[in-house]
Parts: sequence; C-alpha cells; structure tokens
Amino acid sequence: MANKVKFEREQVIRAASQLFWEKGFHATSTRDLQDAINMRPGSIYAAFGSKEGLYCEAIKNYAKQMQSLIEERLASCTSILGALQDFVEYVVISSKGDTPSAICMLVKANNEFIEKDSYLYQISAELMINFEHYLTELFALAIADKELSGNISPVEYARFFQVQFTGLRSYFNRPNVEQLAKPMIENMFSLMKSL
Amino acid sequence: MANKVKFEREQVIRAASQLFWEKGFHATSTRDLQDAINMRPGSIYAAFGSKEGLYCEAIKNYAKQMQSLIEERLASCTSILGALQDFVEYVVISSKGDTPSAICMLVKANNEFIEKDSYLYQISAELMINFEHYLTELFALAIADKELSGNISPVEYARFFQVQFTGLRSYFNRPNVEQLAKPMIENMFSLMKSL
DNA sequence: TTTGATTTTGAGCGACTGCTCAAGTTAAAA
DNA sequence: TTTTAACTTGAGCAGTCGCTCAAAATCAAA
Repeated sequence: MANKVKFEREQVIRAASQLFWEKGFHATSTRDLQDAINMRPGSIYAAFGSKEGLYCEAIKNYAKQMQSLIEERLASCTSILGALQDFVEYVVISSKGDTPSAICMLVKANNEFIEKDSYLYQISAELMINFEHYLTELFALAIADKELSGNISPVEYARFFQVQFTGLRSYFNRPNVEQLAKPMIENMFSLMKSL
Repeated sequence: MANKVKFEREQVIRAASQLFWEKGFHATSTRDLQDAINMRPGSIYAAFGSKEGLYCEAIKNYAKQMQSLIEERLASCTSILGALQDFVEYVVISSKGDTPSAICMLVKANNEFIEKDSYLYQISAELMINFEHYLTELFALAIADKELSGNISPVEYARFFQVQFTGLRSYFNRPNVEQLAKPMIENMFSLMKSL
C-alpha cells in the first residue's frame, strides 16, 4: 500500500547545506530552498518539520563532510601532520572556487545565532566541541608517533589548531591575498612543530 | 527659519552600532532600530537614507572605536606590544560582559555580506585593510624600538596578529572556556616575540 | 481494476519587512 | 505675533517571510 518518497534525502540535505553555508540561516528564504532542493513547501515540511529542522540536518552534514576530508587524507598520508596540512591547504586554497564560503559553516552559525540557549546555537557549539575532540585524538597520536614534541598536551595542540585555522579562513575570505596562503599555512605548521 | 534636529547623531549611531554588531545586518529589523535609537521611520530615513546607510555609519563608528581602544593603551603603556596585549586581553576577556558580541563586527560583516561587489561588503573589507595598515605601522615602530626581532616584516607581523586575534575571538565566542583566554593570549605574544 | 494509504502540489494565510509620505509640530526669521 | 521652512510622526503600502492544508497524484495491496 501507499506511495513512496520521490526525493533522495542525502542529496537534498547536501544541496540545502551548500545554500545555508553560503547565505546563512536568516538570509536563506524558504523560497530559495525550494528552488535549490526542488521540493514544494508541503514536502519539505513533511520531511524536515521546519526551516530549522532542515538547517539542523544541513549543518550536521557539513560537519560530517569536513571530518571525512581529513579522514581521506589520513588514509593516503604517512604522517598525521602531513594529512592535516593537506587538509588545511585544500580548504583554504584548492577548494576556494567550488565552495559556498571561505568561512567554516560552524563558525558562521556560531556567529549568527546569538541567543546562546537557542537550539541551533547549541547544535553548532556541540559540533565544534566534537571537532575539537576529534582533533585532540589526532594530536595524541601525532605525539605518540613523535611528530610533535608533547611539550604541550593534545588538547592544547587542538586549540592552537582551531585558532589558527579559523583565523586563516577568516583572513582569506577577502580578495587579493591568495598568494599569501601557502606560506602562512607552512608557518602555522612549523610553528606548531616548534611548540 | 526652520526647526533643529532633536537627536544626537553620534549617540544614535553608537546605539545602532551596538544592535547591528550583536544581531548582524539581516537579522536587525528597522523596528528593532526604531526602538534602540528612539527615532521614527521618517526621521531615520531623512537622516540616513536607508537601513544600509545607517549600517554604514555604524560599522565605521565601530572601527573608529576599536582603534581608539588601542590608542588609549599606547598612551599609557611604555611598550607597543604591552599596549597591544592589553588591548587583546581587554577585548577577549574584560569587555566580555558589556559587549554585544565576542566577534569583531568587521569579521561578522565580512561573513554576512556574500556578494563581493555589494557596497557593505566593500566597506567592511576596506575597514579591515585600514586596520591592517594601522597595525603594520605599529609593528614597524615595535621593530625600531627593538621590541621585535624584525626577522619578518611589519606587515607579516600584522597578518600574524590579525589571524591570531580573529581566531581567538572566534574561539572564545563559546561557553566554558573563559579560563583559557589569558594563557592563550600570553602564548600568542610570546610566540610573536620569538618570530 | 479498484481501493486506499501516502506523498506531492501550490494557492494562499497571517505576520513581518524596508520604506513612504501626508499631516502635525517646532522654532528661527520676519 | 505671524509666517514658514525644517523636522517628527506613525498609519500604512507593497512585497516577502515561514508555513499550512485541501486537493491532486501516486502506487502497493486487494
């Protein structure tokens, strides 16, 4: 009995994610979304409940995609720091043209949702904390592999990475500075190795 | 002949600036502004032309205020780096409670206005470049005063500062990390002195 | 083929947006 | 005191917002 859903959920969420990442939550209208994911209001609200509900799936998808970018590079690199540097260079430099924004979607969310007890703020904060935990594990491995000194703890490396990475992405979200990216990323990593 | 304006322009712009800084441009409605600056639509549009016009004045005011925070500290400090560290500590730690957002208003603007040829994006980009120039001059003085090695150029110090500062403000725009701010800022400056 | 549960559609609701402008108020000049 | 140009007011316009829901379309089971 019954009918079957005609849209591909994963692919709809990815399309929505791109739009939300580019424009932010407030500046993205439900009409924009309808066009981007090719669904009518009724279907969208049946599937996701609200604009917030769809955004929620979208930002979780973003975080997952970010993590898999690292995982791909860990699989093909010999060193953890090499994989991370590859990742940073990809995000800040190579992917520049195909990406909706230079700025991390989690950071954008964190900036946009000012009510700290709102659901979407808390989701974005949680995803950032998860990412820091993920990085902390990686840096613990890097210390164990003698890639890093271990003079500071894994979580301190993770914080250092987050500050640098966020700062760099923000810095390169402006025109006419592209050629500075490579050397500044190299500085970031040589600095980290000297800690 | 005629009547005189009854509002104090500077003070109105400051109030608008606070609101825009907190909520961003899109999420601030003209009704919100009316309440915040205690003016009716007719007067606002006579004085500033549009919501954009008022935002423009507001963000310029923000940049000026930021610069005078540094200047105050330069006047009362013996060293340039000491003044800058004071400034960073004030912005990231001390002012936390009285401030509409932990994030720099210029950075927020840069994130929000995605059309790179829009007037407001260009204003925000210009103000950031001005700030970098200002920092560059300060670092040139710091090198001349032997506070910094001069192994890298003043503009490279300025870029380093911008990346760190933006990254830190972003990092501390979340709950339960306050006690990390002081040591991380100290690391930032001892790192800079070791470059 | 018919049935009937399920999904899709899109007109349109009530609220809110940025903004306008005719009417009212003010105060310096006559 | 009267005049009159400048300023303030707020009802309300045209457009957009997030979202609903009755009607149409779809397809597995009977």
